[in-house]
Amino acid sequence: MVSSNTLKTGSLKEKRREERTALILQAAYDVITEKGYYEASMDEIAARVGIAKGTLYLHFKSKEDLIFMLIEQEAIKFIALVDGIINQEISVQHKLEQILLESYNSIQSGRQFLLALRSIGLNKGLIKDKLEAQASIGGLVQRFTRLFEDGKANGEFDATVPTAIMVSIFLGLMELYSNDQSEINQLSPKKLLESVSHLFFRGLLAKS
Amino acid sequence: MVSSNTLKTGSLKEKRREERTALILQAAYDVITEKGYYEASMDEIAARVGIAKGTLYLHFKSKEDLIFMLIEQEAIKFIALVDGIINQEISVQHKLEQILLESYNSIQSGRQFLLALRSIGLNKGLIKDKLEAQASIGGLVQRFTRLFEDGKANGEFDATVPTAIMVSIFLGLMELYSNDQSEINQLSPKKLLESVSHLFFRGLLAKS
Amino acid sequence: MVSSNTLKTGSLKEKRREERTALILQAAYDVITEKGYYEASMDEIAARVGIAKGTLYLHFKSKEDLIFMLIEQEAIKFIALVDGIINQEISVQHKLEQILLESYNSIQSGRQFLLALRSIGLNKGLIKDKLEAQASIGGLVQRFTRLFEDGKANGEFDATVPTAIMVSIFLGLMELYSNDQSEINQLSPKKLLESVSHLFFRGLLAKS
Amino acid sequence: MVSSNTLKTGSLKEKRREERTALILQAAYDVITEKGYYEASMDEIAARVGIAKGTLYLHFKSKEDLIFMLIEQEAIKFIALVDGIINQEISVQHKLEQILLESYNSIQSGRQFLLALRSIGLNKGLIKDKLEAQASIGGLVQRFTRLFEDGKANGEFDATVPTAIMVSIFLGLMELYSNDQSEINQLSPKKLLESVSHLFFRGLLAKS
DNA sequence: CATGAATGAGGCTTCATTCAT
DNA sequence: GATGAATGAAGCCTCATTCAT
Repeated sequence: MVSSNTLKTGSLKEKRREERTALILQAAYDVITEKGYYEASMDEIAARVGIAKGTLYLHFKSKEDLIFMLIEQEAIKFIALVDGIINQEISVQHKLEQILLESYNSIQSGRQFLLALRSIGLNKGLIKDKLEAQASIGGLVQRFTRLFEDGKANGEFDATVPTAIMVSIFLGLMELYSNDQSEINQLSPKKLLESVSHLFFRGLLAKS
Repeated sequence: MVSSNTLKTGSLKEKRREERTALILQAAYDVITEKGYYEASMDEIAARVGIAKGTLYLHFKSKEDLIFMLIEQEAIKFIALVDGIINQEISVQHKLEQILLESYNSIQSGRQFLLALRSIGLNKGLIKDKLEAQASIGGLVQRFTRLFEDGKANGEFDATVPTAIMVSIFLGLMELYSNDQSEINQLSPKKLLESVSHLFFRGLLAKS
Repeated sequence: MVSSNTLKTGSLKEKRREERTALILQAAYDVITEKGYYEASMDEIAARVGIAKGTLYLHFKSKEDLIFMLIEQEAIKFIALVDGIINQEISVQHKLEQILLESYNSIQSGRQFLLALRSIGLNKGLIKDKLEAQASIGGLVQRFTRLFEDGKANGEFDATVPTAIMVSIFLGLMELYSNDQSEINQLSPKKLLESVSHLFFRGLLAKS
Repeated sequence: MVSSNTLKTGSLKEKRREERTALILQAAYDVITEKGYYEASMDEIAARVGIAKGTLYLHFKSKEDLIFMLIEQEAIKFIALVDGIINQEISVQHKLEQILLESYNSIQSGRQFLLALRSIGLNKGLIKDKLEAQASIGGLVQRFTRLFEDGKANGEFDATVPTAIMVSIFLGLMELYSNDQSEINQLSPKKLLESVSHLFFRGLLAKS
């Protein structure tokens, strides 16, 4: 009984802690998305969670740490999603389209963080030296690289275009929504995908 | 006498003032490009120009003002270049290719600022509320919009794709170089253009 | 029943409590000796004992309280040792020498706290207002004072020198080891005592 | 005229700056002497000078830097004084006595900082790693070492006592006043010196 | 009693901006 | 105009202490 109780208490505490961590990450996500990294203050993040400033530091050892955890978490989520798509038995083109669609969906629902990284204003130092060293980000680029190479190998894609360029452009396409300009934000993810996919795979030129 | 003197002095001063302003903008450009907006300090900008910090405020009323002037200036330069290209008697596709090439050239020579905006870390507030209200940026988007519409009208481009999407993707393509990832930074602008153009106009799919 | 139970439990608890208190004091001693008062954190002390931080406050009502208890304890231990020496039937000089030797021995074995007080970084406010009010410290000074006066009275010591000065210098001699400077830390306690004693009792001057 | 004016202005500014720096050092000296290093806040130091917190950082790049500059300054002053004494044509004993006297004088006038170092509560890390690396402190110990060796060489001092011990004890004697205990603070420097000197050079023992 | 998560005052430091010279 | 010393708001972070469990 006691041990069961103890066990339960342990789990409870752990659970509460994780919930708290999640709340902080969510609040950080919100503030950073709204204001960018530099103008997001630890004070405001704490206030938005409804906890004291010091409590943040029970979960993350610095502001930098917080954002990297946040990125990590989002990256992991997204990678899981990507892996689900990659493992389907469909054409590479179809896989890429699904990835774009998921991307647009999550951006629209306010849950796309990873690929909007540039828009949160991380400075070059941070983004280059540490961020890209993170396994998760590298893992994503790696997956895309492999996808495009598969596509080339199986004859789907034009093998004359360097894979790195394909990847770069693809990453850009994933972020389209987050460029808060223009009317495209009013399109549904599906509609957007349709056009983007068309452009990406068949090109801009009219068919003669 | 006095008035003539004043006038002459005025012109001289005005000239010197403008030179000074240009020097500041150049220094600001350099520092911000290196470190991003938030980590660029007025101190360092002043030091790099070789003037006192206070002097900056005789030319720009705030750090924000400085960066908007900078963006404005770069935008105007770039628009002039774009206009030169637009007015040529060539196909729209060719115009767009030239714009991309110029873009890659200027990025590589360290003189592409405007479109690397996201990479300097301006926060959303700044970028949305003020930046896009700037005539110059709007002017650029406007020109691109017109170009794509011309292309559609004259049958070059696929008319089923919304122009806004074309513009967004095109803006993304212009920034490719500044995403300091990957190997693409080692390609020459011309090589890069070749592939990008191929993708953009003809699509990724292999020709059957 | 209840009361008897309570009583028995009380004794046991009391014993455990005292053991716990001693463990805390030991840990505090270690940490403070290593890092000084201000850089010793309650966290680390608790961690070193293996208890929760909050538990410290069941034994001491504040960090200040903890250090004063610690000083008190060490002072009492040292006084006991001093009393043992004082009560021997030997010359005052010999008593003082033994005290110095014990002092050096305990410093070297890492168990000299009291007289290295200055080296742990207690600020003046703390040290003056509260510390010296402590009975134990006063007791020590008192004992030394009496020793020197005894020495004067029985003709061993030069009666023209004020006792307070003798005491002050003697306290300084006791701390020699803790001044982490110089080579003297490599001398054995006995060797050190030899020279110190020579200087203190016979002076620096060469005998003519 | 203009150049002379410019020059004067330059000197004036430099002068004002140095005055300001001196004021800060004085205030820091006071606060640190009163409260110790750890409880002296930059805020209070600034307030006592009557300047803004940020201004401190125009003169010292950190709190640590401030205290080391302070120590350095005091050490240099004291060394100059010591050198003046050393270069006189008197016995080593007399030189040491003068040094002690100056020490007591300056302690009493509230301007003895250097040798009361331990009493300001610098933690071990700071004091050992950086402080003793300072040329000035080392210079002082060096000078004392040489003095005692001179004394041994010329037959004044007992050559059987290790010089390092002599130096250590001598440093202790210099600090006597700052141990705010006891009645000895009420003695005049001269009176104090008399007894200390007697003890140090002739020893505690009564002459038979 | 024991715990340790939570608190929040307070410390250090930076930097855009101002203003007397 | 030019200067750069001075300002002070604001940010990040630590840590002694409390308190609900």
